[in-house]
Amino acid sequence: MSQRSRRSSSAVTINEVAARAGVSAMTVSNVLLGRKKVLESTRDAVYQAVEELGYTPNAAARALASASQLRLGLIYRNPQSAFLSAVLVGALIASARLGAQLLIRSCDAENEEATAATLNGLVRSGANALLLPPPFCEIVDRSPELLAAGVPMMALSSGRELTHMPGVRVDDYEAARAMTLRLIALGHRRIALIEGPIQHYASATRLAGYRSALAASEIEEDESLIAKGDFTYDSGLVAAQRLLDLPQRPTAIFGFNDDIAAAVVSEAHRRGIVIPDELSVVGFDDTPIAVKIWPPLTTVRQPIVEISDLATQRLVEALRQPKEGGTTTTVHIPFSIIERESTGPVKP
Amino acid sequence: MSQRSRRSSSAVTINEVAARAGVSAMTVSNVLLGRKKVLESTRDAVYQAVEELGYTPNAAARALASASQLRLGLIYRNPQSAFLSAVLVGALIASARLGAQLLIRSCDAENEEATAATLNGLVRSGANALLLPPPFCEIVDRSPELLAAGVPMMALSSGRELTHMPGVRVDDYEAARAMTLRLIALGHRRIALIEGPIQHYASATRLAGYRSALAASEIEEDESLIAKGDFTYDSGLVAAQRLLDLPQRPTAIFGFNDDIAAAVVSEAHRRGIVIPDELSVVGFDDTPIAVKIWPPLTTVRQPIVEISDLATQRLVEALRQPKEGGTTTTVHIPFSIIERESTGPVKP
DNA sequence: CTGAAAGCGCTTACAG
DNA sequence: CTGAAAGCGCTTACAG
Repeated sequence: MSQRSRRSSSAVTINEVAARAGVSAMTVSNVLLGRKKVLESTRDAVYQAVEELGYTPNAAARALASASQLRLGLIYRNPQSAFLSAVLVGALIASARLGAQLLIRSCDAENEEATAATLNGLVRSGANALLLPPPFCEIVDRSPELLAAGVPMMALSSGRELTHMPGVRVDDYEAARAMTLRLIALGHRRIALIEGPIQHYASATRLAGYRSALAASEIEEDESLIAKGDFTYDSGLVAAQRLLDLPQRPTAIFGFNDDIAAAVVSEAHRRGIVIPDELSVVGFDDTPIAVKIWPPLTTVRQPIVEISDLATQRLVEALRQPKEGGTTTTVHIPFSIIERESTGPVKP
Repeated sequence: MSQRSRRSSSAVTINEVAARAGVSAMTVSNVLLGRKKVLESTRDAVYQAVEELGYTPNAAARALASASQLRLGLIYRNPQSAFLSAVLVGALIASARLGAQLLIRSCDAENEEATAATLNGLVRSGANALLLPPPFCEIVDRSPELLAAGVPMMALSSGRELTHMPGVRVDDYEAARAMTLRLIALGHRRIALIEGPIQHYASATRLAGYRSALAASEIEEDESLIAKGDFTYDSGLVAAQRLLDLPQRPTAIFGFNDDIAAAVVSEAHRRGIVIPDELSVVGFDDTPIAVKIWPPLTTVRQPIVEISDLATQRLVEALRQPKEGGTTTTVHIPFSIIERESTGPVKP
């Protein structure tokens, strides 16, 4: 006892588990990581010891020992949004689990220069991989020369598959198509939509999905039913006013996010238009606001926390594996159509 | 080179900084942590080396070396809420910064048994300190015998100062009082309110703040203006209906959270009551919904991310310091009144 | 299939 | 005021 122990906590360590199971710490590690082939009897003994002792690996030790320095840079904007909260929660949970360090930095401007500056600052602070939510993944994808090469990147919920980096997303095309088809199934023919900003690829992709649904159902498109928006509540209000002023009013409006759909609901209320009897309204994302208005919104659920978590995990994997070109695959997480009370069949 | 280096990354380490500054790694550590007295010249040399090399400490190594196992247990419910997202973001950011491991577990029931079971499970998994958002901090405070002693706890945003544990919160009493006084200053005399559930101390505390403001302004209380709610949008709708049906309608309604206030706005719209000309509506929290309805809500801003971050930090400090009774202080973070367009002077 | 040894990058307790 | 040594709990590369 030449040195007093520095640990006050009596947390169970891998060595105690190993002793209990009658194997080496290495074997415990192998079993837990599932890395090597281990005899079934050995494996069972380890699991039993883990169970009996209530062992939970020390994340810090694991992070330190495994792989190289894992530092992920995350760039964001619009700190108020529910989207960002979800992105942060997913990335933070995955980072903690995988022993990565997350460097978070905001970038308010959406131009190339500001993006490049922020990203390079992140790299200078030690980030060796980058997590890019929109619009940043799309900005970088358009001008890949912005970045010093060699830094793995992962797109998060981009509006379409990108050419220069892998990503994790929902299939916006299929999601918009499915939602539109659902409205058509309810008897709607005049289905308006309110886009997001053109810089976000999601807008164009969802529009294509919408068009494909109309075409499949042999409904002729009406350009006057397509309104501009920028994903904000206010822009939704403006767009809703224009659409509801149309001589031949739409029977359904598809907002490209929930905020926009909420604005439509609000504008409809103001005009005394009854939802869903006279107008069906649907959104996209399934953010908390969807159930905080009346009637609650039918919407496309996009599991952002899960997407962000998986993107973070894939980035860590890319960093740990010897870079042999790296992944370029885009992984698709399933979306779902959540039906609530803002939609109904067309009334004659 | 008997062992090949396992690091591919060229991240700057404390030793490189030490070499550059011409000191030992220990001294670099001391400077960075500000733990011991260090000559100013030494300190400057260290800072310069840190700067030149772009050094960022490796959080995992720091966590492993410093103090004992830092494992914080966080119990939650209502995973959809904006409140929980903010709590998570604050706790996760602080944990990452401080090298603590966060164990997160949900508990849907609000009774003592379920709470105790979940908390004890967390401790069995290695949590050596507990972070308790409402209603859990309040449940435990009422029955402190629920928990095996010796586990430091920290209340997060509790509705009042607790007797058995320290915490970080906003002063709900002063906040509700300030908001009510603001309405009074606008000329309102019939100010209704919609409470939260009684299990949440915040309800009673805010009610007391409201009463104190009325008393200070010599306005007589009217019990019919106090409506029950449970912090959900739906309960707000029901309460708003009752209040707006009153023979002598209130000129202002104070919802004890933003969801409730949003419901009031919605119900007012439905009845064609113009906000703020005929009715002022205010909320509490400043969650994203406050600016996603029309008109946007005047509300009390409660910085949840900051509260959660500080609570996590205090808990880690309590764990690191030799427990000499431990803190029992409740720290108050400032709130602010955010004025938006849902309030206005009383029109005759 | 299994293990002894080295090492990750930092901080602690101690000695000077 | 400063540093040499030990150690945190885990995984890696290697040998058997």
